[in-house]
Amino acid sequence: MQYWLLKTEPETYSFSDLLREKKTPWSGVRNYQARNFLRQVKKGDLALIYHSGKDKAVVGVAKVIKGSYPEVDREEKGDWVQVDLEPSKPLPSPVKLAQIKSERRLTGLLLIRHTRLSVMPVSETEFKTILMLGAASTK
DNA sequence: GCCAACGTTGGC
DNA sequence: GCCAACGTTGGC
Repeated sequence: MQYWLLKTEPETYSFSDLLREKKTPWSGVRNYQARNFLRQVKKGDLALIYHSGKDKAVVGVAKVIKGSYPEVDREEKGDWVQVDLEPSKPLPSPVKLAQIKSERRLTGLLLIRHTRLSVMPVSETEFKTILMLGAASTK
């Protein structure tokens, strides 16, 4: 079982949209490196959902309910893939990018090192660290 | 196959 | 709104 981080612009599709819909096909990835990672995503994997843009924070966890399969709506050329997700749980307190950057255990995250990548693997340690950071409201 | 020009993403 | 970092495209 693998851990992932999936980026999305909340204006386009947000974690709350996923909570509302209970299930969504995660498609539209148009970057080869991201696609290669997306191909490796399997049923049962867990994914951190990161909001880019205004939020810049990991806001929740989603569970993969269907591993990668060819994009359904493939008008465009290329062997793009998608996966199906369901919400697992929102983080009680979103983990901000600034927080991630300042956490020593997370300096290896591709989110930081490869800012434009939209699908990336996350180690179990990194995954747990982010969950821990997002578990408690520190206010 | 190289590289300049252009487009896109995403942080600031 | 700007710009850095990439990725893509197209001329040669």
